[in-house]
Amino acid sequence: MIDLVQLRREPDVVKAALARRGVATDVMDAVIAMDVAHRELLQDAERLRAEVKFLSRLVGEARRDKDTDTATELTEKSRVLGDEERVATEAMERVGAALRNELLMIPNLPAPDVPEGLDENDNVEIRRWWPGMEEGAPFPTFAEHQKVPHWDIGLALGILDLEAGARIAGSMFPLYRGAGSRLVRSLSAFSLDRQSDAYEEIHPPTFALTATMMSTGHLPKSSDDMYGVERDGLWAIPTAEVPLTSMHAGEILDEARLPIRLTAETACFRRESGAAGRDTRGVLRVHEFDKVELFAYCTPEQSQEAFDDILARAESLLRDLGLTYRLLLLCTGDMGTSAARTIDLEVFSPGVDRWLEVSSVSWFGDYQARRAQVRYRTGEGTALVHTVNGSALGWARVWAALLETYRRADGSVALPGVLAPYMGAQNVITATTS
RNA sequence: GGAGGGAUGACAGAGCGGCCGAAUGUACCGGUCUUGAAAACCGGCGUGGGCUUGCCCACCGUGGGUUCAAAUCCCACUCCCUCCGCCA
Repeated sequence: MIDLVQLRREPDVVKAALARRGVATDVMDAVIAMDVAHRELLQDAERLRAEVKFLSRLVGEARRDKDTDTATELTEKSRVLGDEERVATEAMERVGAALRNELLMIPNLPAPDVPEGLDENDNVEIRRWWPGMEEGAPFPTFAEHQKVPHWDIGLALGILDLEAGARIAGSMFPLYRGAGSRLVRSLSAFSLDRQSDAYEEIHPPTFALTATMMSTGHLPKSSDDMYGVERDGLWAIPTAEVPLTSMHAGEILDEARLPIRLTAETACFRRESGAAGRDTRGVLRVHEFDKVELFAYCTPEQSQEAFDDILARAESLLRDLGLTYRLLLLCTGDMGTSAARTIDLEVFSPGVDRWLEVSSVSWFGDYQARRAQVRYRTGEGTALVHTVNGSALGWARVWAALLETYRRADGSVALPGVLAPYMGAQNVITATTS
């Protein structure tokens, strides 16, 4: 949620920033008008309330003094005012609720350095990395045996069974088997182990309440992208960001505790409604995938460092896996609702000949913390924390990129050495390994 | 799933219709005393909102209701504890 106080103080700044994301100025003017109306009604209601409280105290005193006449008279007066107060409060709450609903739909202000743009085509590539780059090696060219899509490799090696997945849960629910399954598990273990020096490992619930989904900004705006269990008022989490952001909801943290760094591996569920065709073959786009998330609650001063650290950790995983990747600074049109700045990591996968998004590192400022009410004690008073998070990494596409990158001429796949401690003898996958 | 008990400030814990935003203790912060520390003593010590910055309003698990007046009474829900049942 954006800062209403800031909107009052510098409406032009807020309007200009949001205009970059396509929020019309008259929408903001309407919000400002609602805010003004709300405060006026609030004053009316509170004034009446104060009078009722005052009269009630007098009634109590008159009763104590056995002055029944005065008590009766004051009671009647207070009752009339009470009726007025009820009406005034109702009017105030109606406008207040409308204002809140409006605010929940307004996205975060983009950071000044976020490029303007409509969609993913306007994202700005920051840099690329590939194995051997530092030693002067050119951008990799890929051999013919690497230009086989992972769904064919997976089928041939018996480690990916999309048909069985579809039989169980419908299309876009992949089923990994044998060494393929172990690879998913290995990647999570590999990443979690790498974060354990600075990030507390969390295993949160996979479902979250509607209120929890509101905090991160996934609701009310993106309910169509989410799986809901209506009967229980629960939603399947689309990312561990959801439970981690609400882990300290409603709390006032000690400044000395910040930054609080958390990591979690969870299943992530996404409807991906509207997605179909070439984007969705194999495991390029799936309804359920595993992901390790890095997360930090921090002070505004710490947020840049927290962001850089998460980005660096995500990158270091890709380097150690020997995958070619690039960084994109997302434009205003491609950023998520709650983000102020996002950098995506995309892996190049030769079999499908495409860049695949495997991580999204975002700084949210206090936007999520305002919704989740996560604060910290400063020298004088309290302030909202900043939240930062990023994937390290989403495994479905990394899984695909690994198979395609490391496929050998004989059809087997020799995974990078960093995975050997986790994969054991299956670090080289052949048709008979699984 | 059944029966019972509970939810109050950082924590413990009183209050069970009328200056109660809330006693008291602990913790914490400041001061006195002390070479220093401890002890003792004195003072302070929740969050949010509004505006005329001094005041007003809200918050005692959540949401409704009763009343001139609700932490206190009534209803529903949530969570926690104990026992029984079921179950990885």
